[in-house]
Amino acid sequence: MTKRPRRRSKNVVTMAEVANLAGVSTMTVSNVLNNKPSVLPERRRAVLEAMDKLNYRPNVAARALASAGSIRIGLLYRDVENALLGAMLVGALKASARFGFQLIIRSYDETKPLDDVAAFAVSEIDGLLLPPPLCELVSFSGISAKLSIPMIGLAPGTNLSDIPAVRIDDEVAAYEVTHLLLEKGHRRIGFVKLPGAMVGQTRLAGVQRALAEHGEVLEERFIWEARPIYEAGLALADMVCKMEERPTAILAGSDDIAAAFVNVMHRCGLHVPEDISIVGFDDTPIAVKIWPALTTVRQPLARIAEQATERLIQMIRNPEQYTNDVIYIPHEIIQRASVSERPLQD
Amino acid sequence: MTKRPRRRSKNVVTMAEVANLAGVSTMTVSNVLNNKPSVLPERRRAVLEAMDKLNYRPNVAARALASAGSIRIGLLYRDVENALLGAMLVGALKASARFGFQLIIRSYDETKPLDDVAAFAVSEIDGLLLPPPLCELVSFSGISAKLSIPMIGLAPGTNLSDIPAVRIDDEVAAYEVTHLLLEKGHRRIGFVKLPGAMVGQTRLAGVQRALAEHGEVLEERFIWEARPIYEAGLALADMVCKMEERPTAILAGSDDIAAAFVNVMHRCGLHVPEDISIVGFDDTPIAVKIWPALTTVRQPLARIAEQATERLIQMIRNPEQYTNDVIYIPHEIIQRASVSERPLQD
DNA sequence: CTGAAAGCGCTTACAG
DNA sequence: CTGAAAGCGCTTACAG
Repeated sequence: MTKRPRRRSKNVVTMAEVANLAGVSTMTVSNVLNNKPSVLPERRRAVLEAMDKLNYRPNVAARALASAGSIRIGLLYRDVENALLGAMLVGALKASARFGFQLIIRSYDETKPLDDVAAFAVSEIDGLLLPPPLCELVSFSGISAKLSIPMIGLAPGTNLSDIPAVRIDDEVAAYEVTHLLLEKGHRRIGFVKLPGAMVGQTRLAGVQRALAEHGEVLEERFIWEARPIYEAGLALADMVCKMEERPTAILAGSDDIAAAFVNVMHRCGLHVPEDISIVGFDDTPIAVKIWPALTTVRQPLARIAEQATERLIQMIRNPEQYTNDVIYIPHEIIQRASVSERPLQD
Repeated sequence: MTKRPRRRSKNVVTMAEVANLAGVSTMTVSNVLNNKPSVLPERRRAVLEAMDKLNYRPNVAARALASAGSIRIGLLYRDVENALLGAMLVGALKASARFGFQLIIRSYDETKPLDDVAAFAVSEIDGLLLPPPLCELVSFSGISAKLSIPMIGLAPGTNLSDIPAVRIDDEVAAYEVTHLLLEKGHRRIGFVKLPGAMVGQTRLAGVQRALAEHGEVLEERFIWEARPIYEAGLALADMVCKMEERPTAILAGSDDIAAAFVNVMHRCGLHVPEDISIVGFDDTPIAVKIWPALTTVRQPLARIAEQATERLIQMIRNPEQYTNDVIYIPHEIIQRASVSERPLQD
């Protein structure tokens, strides 16, 4: 009669139940969960199995309360409209839920990104996820050393000197796509660099490597620059449309730029891909909402974010063994209708 | 020597200190904090004063843990590519972080959405956020009563009979947009219903109400149906293009459908908006990535998700006073170039 | 390497 | 109306 029933909302699986099933103490479960190296491999396996079987999810509130800290991962985003934000959040959320961390998000002001990063870093969080182009901005500004929390870059266009990152290999992606174009017979290729972002340089190197293998070069006059937004693409495409001699294929820096090219080329009286082939980058939704649909490079952003979050959690837990490495995630070349089988004969 | 020092991260003010200063028990502080009516006015004042003096902030983690562990909110999504997912996650994340709840996400299989909802609901979560079209599917299937957790619909196209919801008023939005068209002189208006989704019916009512006020009617032959995706829009637009007599303005059911219309109308030799005006719905990114940019209706999804999450948390905490109400969030008519100043003179 | 015990800051259920 | 006690699910610090 001394027991007091307590409302228990649900069949929530607790650490005790996992411990029970695995035949260990809750301490050991906790150690496994926190990746403490001291646990014997066989026990660890048993615990992980039990967690899996029971579909165990750590209770963030309890963890936060008990550990008095280190449970918050921050993610800064610029804009809710961003087509890639959903995928990044999904990945980050999965990894943080798995480890019982809480994901805290905040938008930043494009006119003072670094200030916002600094303010966010000092006040409320234990680790920071940096999407592009923030990761590059932070890295180039050199403020990362002053920010005293671990951070990691998501899909930067190049390796960062002072911040670890998870990314696709842009150089290889550009190389492969260029190779595809060469195989289809294209020789005169146009390339759109992205300003500021290092991706421009990295991809450019890949394009040049592929061309060099075929004894070709990328002509200076076919290297342009545009911000990766539709409007900038429109302006550039307009200019290209008026050129006397054009490339037979164009590697746009983003799907938005590519979509703008497709649009302008039509208005210009050119057929895509018969007269000119267009390649995008990112495989965002617009890639299949225009005609012809874009051949493009897909970055698996959800996976990138998930891996980056896992890595960040490791860094938060073991600050000493924090190395500045890069994790590569495989990209995918998506072939659709915007690249012709053969180039225009000139 | 029996005391064990415990790391205490900061100079956090606890409830005990407030209770101490106010000369009451922690229980009373808690009661004041939770607005329990039973506390005597003078004590309440003393407690509030102490809280203020010490700058007391309740610890959300402790509160979540103590209040019986109801801390998980689930969100089901179909696809990482969804342009609206980012906004929904941002809103849901903000509200859940504020109350110390955890957001758990999971993707569902389009071929068996109801099974996935049921499985998710029974196993791991305390409340469920239902984005469209899931909220409508769940409501129409009638399974909500069997699912024993609170849930709420995000931006359904109509009020749901058995599930509370946060949404814009589609009828009014459709009314306002139609009104806009009427003001610009349009009389022959085409309308695209979305199949399955109730939005079709609800918006149709708004369109008809506006037309009726001008003594006009929506002609049967100008009411079509299409799924809210680009491809379906293409097929429908093709059909419309071949009609002998066309409306001067079309209310597409989504931006994707509208974008498809714009595309096909061009190929059809018609100018948008001079020959035909097109109105989208949702204000997704594609709205400004085509030419002309779409006049459309914006649903503030981040705000909708945030409000819905707050409401859901209330429902989880007070299951008894759970009413099936609807919270309306203001929408916004975004005027861009796809609607002409005046209709074609026929 | 492992686990029994204490404690994180709050709320619930109860007795007064 | 009020408060002493138990408990939420986890981690820390310690002893074995």
